[in-house]
Amino acid sequence: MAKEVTIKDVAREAGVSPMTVSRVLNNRPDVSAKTRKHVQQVISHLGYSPSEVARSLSQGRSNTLGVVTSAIEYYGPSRALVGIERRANELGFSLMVKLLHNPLESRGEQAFHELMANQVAGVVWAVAEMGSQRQWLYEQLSDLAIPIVFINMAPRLDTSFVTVNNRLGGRLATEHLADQGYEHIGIITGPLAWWEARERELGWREIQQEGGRNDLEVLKVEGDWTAASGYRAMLTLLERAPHVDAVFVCNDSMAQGALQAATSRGRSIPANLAVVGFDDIPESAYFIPPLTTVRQDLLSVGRQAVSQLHDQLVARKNQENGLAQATIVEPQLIVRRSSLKE
Amino acid sequence: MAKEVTIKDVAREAGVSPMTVSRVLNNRPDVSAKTRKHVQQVISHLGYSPSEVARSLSQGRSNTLGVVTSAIEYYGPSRALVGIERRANELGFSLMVKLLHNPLESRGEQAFHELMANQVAGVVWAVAEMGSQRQWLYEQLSDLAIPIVFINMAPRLDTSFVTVNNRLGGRLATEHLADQGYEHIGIITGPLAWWEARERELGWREIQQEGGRNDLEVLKVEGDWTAASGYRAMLTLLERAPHVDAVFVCNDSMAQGALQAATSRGRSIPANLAVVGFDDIPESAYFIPPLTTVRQDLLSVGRQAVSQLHDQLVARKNQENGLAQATIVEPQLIVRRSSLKE
DNA sequence: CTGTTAGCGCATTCAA
DNA sequence: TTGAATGCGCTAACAG
Repeated sequence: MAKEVTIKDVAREAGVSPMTVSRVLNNRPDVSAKTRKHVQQVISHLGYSPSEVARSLSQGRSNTLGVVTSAIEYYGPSRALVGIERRANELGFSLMVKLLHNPLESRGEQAFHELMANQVAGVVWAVAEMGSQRQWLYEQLSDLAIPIVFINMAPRLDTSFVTVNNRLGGRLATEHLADQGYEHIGIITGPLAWWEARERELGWREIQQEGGRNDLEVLKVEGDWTAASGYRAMLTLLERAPHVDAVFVCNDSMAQGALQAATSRGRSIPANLAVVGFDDIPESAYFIPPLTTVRQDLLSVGRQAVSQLHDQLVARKNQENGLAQATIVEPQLIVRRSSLKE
Repeated sequence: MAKEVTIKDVAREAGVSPMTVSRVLNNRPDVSAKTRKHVQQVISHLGYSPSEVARSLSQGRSNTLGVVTSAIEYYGPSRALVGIERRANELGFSLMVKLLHNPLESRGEQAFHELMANQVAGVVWAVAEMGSQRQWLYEQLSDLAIPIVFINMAPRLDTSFVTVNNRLGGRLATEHLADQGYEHIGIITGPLAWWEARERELGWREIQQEGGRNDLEVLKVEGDWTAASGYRAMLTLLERAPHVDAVFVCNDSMAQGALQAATSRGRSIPANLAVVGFDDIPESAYFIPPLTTVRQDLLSVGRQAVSQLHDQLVARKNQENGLAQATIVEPQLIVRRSSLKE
């Protein structure tokens, strides 16, 4: 419970002014090597570490980044958060995290302001894009004091973002099925309010149309990302379109439910029904049968977002105007047994 | 990019002193209703929100809680984090989150100091207990300036903690199998360096011994929580102890791998092998077959941890000495088809 | 009930 | 290369 050591204590002990200690702390060049070394010794001897709070106040900017995200109990979002934290840690940033229970709720705005009140240096916005619920954010984007990077949202030219090419993912999955000769490829989509879900569906639709398929609506059922919804959706699909011979399920959790549903209806996978998922969660290789799926590297997405934030911060410090950067991460098809024609 | 509104701006605009504004902000009683109302109007008119940083500096304490955790890509830890965030949000706290990539690594100490440098009001330590790697923490525990609550670690009398009764969970799972007449109940454990893993194993062992079973070692294989390890462990177990007729797999991910392995070796579940998992991840109801498992309410655990932290903070403010609190959350057996004798 | 003074710990600006 | 003065935005302690 001993009182915290401050810069003054170090200064007194080292026989210099607080200012000199500050210079050493910030690796300023204008300190003699000798003084620097001495001060450093005193610092480690006293176990001093500077108050980030005082530093933030006097600089008007902290070493903390804000993160707004949601649904971290799912594999994807949690991986992105891990990527964000790792890169932030490498760059010396701490993280203040806000979780939205529901991407639509207006707490997003409140969360954002709380981050601002804490002087965060920048923000990573990793909440699923749904409709136009973020209009308020876009509106103030241009005269925002801090940089912000968006993850997995509909790209906008004037913003920095990192996103997975979900449309390509949908194409890869569907093309893989079409190439093997499957003729009636159904889809179990994510909640279509989500931009990501719509993009994956679009990929499926494009391949179908390029192959001259019509009458797609009967082959499409909407889920909500959960295994339970995948189960129900598969039952619906089998009933509505018994001729379906392959299904692209838009995430692995739903695919798990879908596999159980299909199996329970006497469809053996892949003999009587091919299935492809999306995400490549670690468990998907152990589904029965092992699941063909689309891998997206969300860890990289998170890391990249923080790197971009850092770039913008550096640019601003140098008075340059950090242009909006965009990164698009390509997904990759992982072929396992669930989709293979025997 | 307009300059931020400060308390002075509000004071000037309202024709009062900054101190009065401060009183209104903090809901102090000693302000006339009329002044209060007027100041509040000016505040919302100017869109003022106080700087948390300045507040933290002047009070020597922030409205931020620190969280140190790891492995949030797994269901359990991420649920706990969600619980922590929700309760923190309810109580008006922000969260600074540090993730350890590996519970053993020493970055834990660094992370802790970073939190201290940011003046966090308290810390939730939610890193899996492994060996004695946290000796340094325990040593300074007594004269720590801030309260700390531990999640899912070996209880200590002098610390506040919230933990799931993992041993009971192991007992419930094993007892359920024994009650149905299974005679050779194997176990696939988590990594035994983890306290939680050892506790679950202990529950299994106790029931076995109470039932007069010996020769347990041949029935026990260690995994690492992943589906891949569950797969391998099940193969090992079936080879080493072909007489095994039931298995307690210590988490659901491993159970998924184990199901696939057993199925691939011609064991039909549950007819030729009963399986019980642990966690009740949402997908487990959609395994093939649906998985009997032990549900642990990690959301509550997280919430409770923050509540305890809050209690300690209040106690300290009132000069009371906040006694260490302990909460033990009881797990619950969820019976599904994978364990039912037909 | 309200205002004044002072200081939290650090970094910026200017002077030496 | 170093130091002194000043202020970041807020609140505790005291005065009125």
